[in-house]
Amino acid sequence: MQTNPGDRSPMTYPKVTTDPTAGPAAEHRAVPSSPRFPRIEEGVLAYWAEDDTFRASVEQRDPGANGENEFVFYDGPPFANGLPHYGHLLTGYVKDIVPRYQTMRGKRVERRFGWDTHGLPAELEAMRLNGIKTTDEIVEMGIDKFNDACRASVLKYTGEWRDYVTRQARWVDFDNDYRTMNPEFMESVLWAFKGLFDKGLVYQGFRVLPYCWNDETPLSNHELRMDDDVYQMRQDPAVTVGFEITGANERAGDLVGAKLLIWTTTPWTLPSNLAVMVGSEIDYVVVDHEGDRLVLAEARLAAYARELGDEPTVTWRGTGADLLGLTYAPPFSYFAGQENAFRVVAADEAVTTTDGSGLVHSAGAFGEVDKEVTDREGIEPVMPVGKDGRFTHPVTEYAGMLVFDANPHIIDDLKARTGAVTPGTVLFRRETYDHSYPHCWRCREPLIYKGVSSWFVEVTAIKQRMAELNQEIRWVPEHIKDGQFGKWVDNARDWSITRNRFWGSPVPVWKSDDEAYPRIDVYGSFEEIERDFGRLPLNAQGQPDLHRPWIDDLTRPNPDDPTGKSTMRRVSDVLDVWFDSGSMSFGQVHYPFENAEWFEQHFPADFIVEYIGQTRGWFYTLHILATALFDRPAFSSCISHGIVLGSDGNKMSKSLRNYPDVSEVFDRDGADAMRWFLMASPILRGGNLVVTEPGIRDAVRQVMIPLWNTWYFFALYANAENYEASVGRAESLGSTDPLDRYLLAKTRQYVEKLTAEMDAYAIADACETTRSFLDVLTNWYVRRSRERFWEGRPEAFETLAAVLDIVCRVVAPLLPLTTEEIWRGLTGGRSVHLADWPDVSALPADARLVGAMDEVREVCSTTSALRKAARLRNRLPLAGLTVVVDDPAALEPFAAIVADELNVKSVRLVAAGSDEAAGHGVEQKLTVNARAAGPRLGKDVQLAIKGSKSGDWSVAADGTVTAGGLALVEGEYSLETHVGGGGDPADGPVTSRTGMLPSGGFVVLDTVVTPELAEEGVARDLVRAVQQARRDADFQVTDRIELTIAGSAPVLAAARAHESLIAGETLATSYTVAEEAPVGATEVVVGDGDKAAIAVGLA
RNA sequence: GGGCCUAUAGCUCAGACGGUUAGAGCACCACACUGAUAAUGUGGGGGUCAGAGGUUCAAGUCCUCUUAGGCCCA
Repeated sequence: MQTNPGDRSPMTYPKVTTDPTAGPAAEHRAVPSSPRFPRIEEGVLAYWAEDDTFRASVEQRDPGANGENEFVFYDGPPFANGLPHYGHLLTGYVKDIVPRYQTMRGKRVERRFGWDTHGLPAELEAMRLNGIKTTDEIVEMGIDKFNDACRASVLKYTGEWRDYVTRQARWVDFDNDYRTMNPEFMESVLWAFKGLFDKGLVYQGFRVLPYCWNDETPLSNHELRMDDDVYQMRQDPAVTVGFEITGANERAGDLVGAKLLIWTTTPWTLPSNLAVMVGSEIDYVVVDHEGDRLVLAEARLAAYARELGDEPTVTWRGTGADLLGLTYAPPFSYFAGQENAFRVVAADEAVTTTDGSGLVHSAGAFGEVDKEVTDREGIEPVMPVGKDGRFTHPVTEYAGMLVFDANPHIIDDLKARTGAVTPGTVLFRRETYDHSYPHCWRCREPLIYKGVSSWFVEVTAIKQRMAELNQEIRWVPEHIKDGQFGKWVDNARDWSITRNRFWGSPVPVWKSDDEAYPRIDVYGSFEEIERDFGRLPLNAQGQPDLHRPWIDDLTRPNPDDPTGKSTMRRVSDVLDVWFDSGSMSFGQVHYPFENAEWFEQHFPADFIVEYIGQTRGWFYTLHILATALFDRPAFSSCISHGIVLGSDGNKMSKSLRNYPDVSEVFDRDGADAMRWFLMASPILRGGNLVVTEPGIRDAVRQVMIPLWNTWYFFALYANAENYEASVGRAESLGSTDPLDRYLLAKTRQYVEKLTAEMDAYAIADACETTRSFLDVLTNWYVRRSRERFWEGRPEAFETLAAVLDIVCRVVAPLLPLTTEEIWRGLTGGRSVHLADWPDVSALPADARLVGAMDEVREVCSTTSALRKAARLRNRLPLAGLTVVVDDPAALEPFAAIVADELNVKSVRLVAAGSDEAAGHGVEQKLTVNARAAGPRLGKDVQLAIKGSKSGDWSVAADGTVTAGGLALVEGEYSLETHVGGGGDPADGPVTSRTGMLPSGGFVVLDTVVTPELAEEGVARDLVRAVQQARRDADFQVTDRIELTIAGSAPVLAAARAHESLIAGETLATSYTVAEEAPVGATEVVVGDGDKAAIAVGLA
């Protein structure tokens, strides 16, 4: 540093800072030109922690009467079985941005963190830690001890979560969090269950569900679609078995003794066979085979050519309908005599002829369709498989075997006709079959379909209403409403809500243990429980606790049993965790036991956000319970974002290391950079996102650095002038300078657009709008205004300060840490997040001004291209530029800006269509409108097009247009004014170049370089060289210097002729033009290769 | 296994109704500009529009098939 504090005024900006690198004391503080954003962020975070800014931001907003000034946000509870990943961070950023925005708009936005704590993942973790594998071992260990282990495991990562969430600058209340395992929350869950029960929407059933025999639990539909690995290829034995027909029907004639050929990939279900299903409209045949008559679908004959030959003898033809009612001998004798069983039944929805034999065996309890069919046919399903997936009584031959392990034994017995195989049953073919098969998302074991007892919410009864209420929800992106979510609701099935497990909210149902005296009691509160049982469920510490085993301890005599012998006992199931999270809206406030009035006012929530998969998870369960209990939607706006992918486009995977480490990104690029990267991406429009390090750094480069540099620029010159801007007062918006006026008008447009986008939850759009505004601010306004700041013009400081203030405030939700540091440095205020969203009605609304400036920028870029083409460097001044546009008057205020930007001595604005405009080599160009001419001319249109391009076209005196020898009619062509290039060298020296403007006008650049202009160009080069030398010498921008210039004759001439320009621009108080290069001079090349030497020193 | 979607520059994607030189951003190269900028401006290279057939005066766009990838459902 060359500064000497003694002879400088104390710096004004930054007024306050938390950046430890900015200097310890006020007089040494400076805005760093190349900030370390992560270090600044840590400073801001520490400041927030100390200042308690978050609490203040919530509490400074009045909730209003009945909380009508509150914006209600529901935080979807994560299950914290590991550290947060990008998906959590992404959702967290949105969960931060919307509440910050609404707070600035004046709303009170409470934000409570929530934890999803119950469920199988916690149980599995507890089992792993205790080295146990089965539910029997859990009971042996003691449910109380086991649940304590579950409780400990779900709280394990909460500290890390808090650290990550805090570091990402998400404001949320952790101290006042809700947990689904807290007694208050669970009491609300019980209330919800009872509410559904009382409305008749809960029933106990026997349903075939995907079932994990390893975890000993049925899985819900959501769990079956939990991830891509659920369905994996698996090889199973497939068998074709013949069942002997024992009873005829009228339509098929006498088929007794023939065999129904069925095909299955689950041989283990054959002992439980109860029926054979056919398609009533499918064609079937009976063919002879080695003395047997076999029934199968005609379309499947070819598939069995190996056994049957290419042209088997067909002795009967008919449809499935003809086969209905035939009876047969079951393949195994275990359930012989089962009522209504062992018949051919119709199941058109289930039977196809794409594989197998066209006949399907049905084991009611082991397939969803099977169950539907046996229910329809009045056949009681049988269940010879235990909860561990092993055979039980009466299937004694295979008892104790896992069903998959029993497959080969069953096949062997069928082949050998041993065991319980009935006479007449034949194994016709065995093969292996590769198919996509569901596996447990937790333990990855293959699932089976199995009938289990479960409680259900009758979603099918309310799905019509759910669909109606869905129409009231605003979805972002919009297509989710009638797409993924709407379709899911339309196809909703009843929701199995109970699990035969341990760690969860209890099913609050007590049943009589004697069927002779049936009774069911359902409880919806502690109070009701205490009333009937005389006490509350108490845990080992004596606290009220609804968890098992304490709740199971509550029993009482059955009031309906006059003998007094039977007892009311709780059903042992616990509720599905999705029932917990679906209860979050009321559970988090302990409704209806507390906050009833508040809840009524704040349901539905204004806003929720989660990833798209929650259309089947949390969004869905919230919607079910809201519809069933309140006949309202649970949320009015919902963002559902896409999935975060690793840098290789695949799912993020720890083992593949295909994504940047979260902590490293925080440390290197910062939380705001990651926030911007995620928020500006297509992921909020429903697309997926590939996380890459260059992408994150791009956010820094495109947005954070430009914003910061604008602030640095302001601070630099305001400090140099010791100028303090009056941010927030009306006079700060009063500048009459055209550029200032333009910026203020542009800012107004920007804020209006941004506000509309934020209101519509279009966060990615808001990022894009901001990015393009920052481009205008930094690469146009600041660049074009440098001189005025250099001159210390107050209105420039006022304008830039006012705009920086506004920009910081509106960008605050999108870059909360960076804007905080800038805004506080600019204003000295407590926090930008305590500020109000800016009211821009005081800013000029001037569309013509903004439009004119857009045209000015077009003029500049078109002319730059002309310079480039003519190889005329920008520092070489040119005599003049003529601009031909429709509305020259609108550009008039900016003529000086154009001249300065393009380094031309004069800018002439000419109206299009004037005589002068016509003199600039304007040509006409014919374009054939193929769309119009094509249908009339047919093939010939190609000739006309060719002619228009080659120049073979003309306009006759009467206006008739001919192209390629074909006359065109009005509308089939367009004649446009077109400006050619620089002219033909054969016509003499080129003196100008012409360029078209995208908006329709054109510019003509005078390209004649006179000796005077060349000399001034050299002088400008010298200025630039001196500036570079100053910078290389580490001088401050305000330092005065001693300057010596030497060099060739043209250099000396230019240096003498333009002394005042050079000395003035470079702050040289001593200026020497020398024949000989001084010692230590820097050699540079200027002009057209002239050598110069310059020496600088502090004055 | 069934249904839906996608395939365009090295990368990410635009390309209403078919209309004749297929665009943008990023990346790359050159030049320019630089008293805030790690920025910025101008120009350039880079495409058999997945492949094959077809309809049409005209196909990236419509039709058929093939291939590859994705999503949803079983």
